[in-house]
Amino acid sequence: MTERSIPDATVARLPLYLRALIALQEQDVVTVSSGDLAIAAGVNPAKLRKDLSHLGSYGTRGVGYPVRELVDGISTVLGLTADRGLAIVGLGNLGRALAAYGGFQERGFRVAALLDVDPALVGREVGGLVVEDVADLEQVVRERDVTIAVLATPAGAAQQVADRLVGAGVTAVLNFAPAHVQVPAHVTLRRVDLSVELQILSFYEHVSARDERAV
Amino acid sequence: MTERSIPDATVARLPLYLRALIALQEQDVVTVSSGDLAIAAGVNPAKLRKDLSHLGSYGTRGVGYPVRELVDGISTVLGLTADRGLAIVGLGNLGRALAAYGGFQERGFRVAALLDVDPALVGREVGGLVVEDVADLEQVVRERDVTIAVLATPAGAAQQVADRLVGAGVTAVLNFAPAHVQVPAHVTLRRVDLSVELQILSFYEHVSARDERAV
DNA sequence: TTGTGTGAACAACTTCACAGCT
DNA sequence: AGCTGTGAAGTTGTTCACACAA
Repeated sequence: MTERSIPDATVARLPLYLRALIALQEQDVVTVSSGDLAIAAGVNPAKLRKDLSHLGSYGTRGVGYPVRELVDGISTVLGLTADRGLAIVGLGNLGRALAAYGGFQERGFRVAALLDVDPALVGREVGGLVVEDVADLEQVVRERDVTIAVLATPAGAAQQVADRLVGAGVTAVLNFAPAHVQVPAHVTLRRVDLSVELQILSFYEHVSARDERAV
Repeated sequence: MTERSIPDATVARLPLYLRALIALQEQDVVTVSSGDLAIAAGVNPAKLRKDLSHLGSYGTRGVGYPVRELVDGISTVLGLTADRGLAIVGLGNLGRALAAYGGFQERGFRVAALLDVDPALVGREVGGLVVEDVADLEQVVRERDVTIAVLATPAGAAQQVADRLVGAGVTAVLNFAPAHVQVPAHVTLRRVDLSVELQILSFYEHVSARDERAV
């Protein structure tokens, strides 16, 4: 049976499995074992099997997993089969890179709007879309059925923009601004922070350098 | 005493505390309680106290934590006081945005080189630095003491570039390429994957939409 | 009296090891 | 004979609740 409530840690890995499976599908691989898929995705095979078991019973003992069906199954669980409208707010360096990135459309997200405050940016075309005035945020979100927002504003504006997005009906926010943003419980927030990642790396780099001296 | 081996989960949160503390410092706040700092960083106060206890004893019972000393303490633990040379490899949309971002220099990382294969990009200036040929990777890494690399190449080139970086002496890699990259155990790798983040968001958005219908 | 530091209970996640299906 | 699916054990992380220092 399809299981209720998939663990967070599993959800976070499903996209990795999906990517590996799509690569296999492109090579016309029909069936894959947990061992092989685990190597491709960079995880432990037992973990992979337990993760997939949360989606229901896809595998066949003694054989492995059917690639195409797993791709479909994971896509459905992640909600990638539905239309998902996405807005990017803030078109500074990072926002423009994200708008031009193309990986969003490729994975089934419809980039529905680019919004910024800066009059110098409004009207400019980025990645095939015209930047619109953030003053129209509420209208754009409602009219184009935007449910996911990418926040790429400066830190100072992040909370205020997030509040407006949530007020307009957005239920998922990907925050690139280096600031702590709060949202109501029914909204999902994820943070991507470049300097945080670098600082974490710095710690381990630093520690391993010390270890080397000690050895 | 300064404690050995800080838990991974704690290390991942130290940069958040550091950011909140620096904001407090700029407002001339001298002392902060775990409760207030926890709100600013968006975590539970007990977790914050346990995290900070791994750095040693900074707080004073009945008073709180001295902001300046904590900033110094966390910076030292994270290795931000040392010189850290950083190279960005791959100057497509994302790589250029990262190069222009400025947040790296601000947080004490020295952007030492920008590298790309594309002859059309080599020689161009991005964010105040000239893009160099990736053929010179090994030489650049050694001469400029690069220990951290930001991988922003296409997926297909990521593993090969990572191998060269590691071979040249890089010990920390931040991978933005949508591919699984393997590195030896002594090298730390972190992954930032935009479409993975969106797919995770999509899951929760999707699930909450179902819940609403059920209610 | 206030707010840290921490043992202890709890919860989540990972890994092992093997039963059982094909 | 091979590989999944999963109880059970092990590990890591979180939260509680309170002793104790200032």
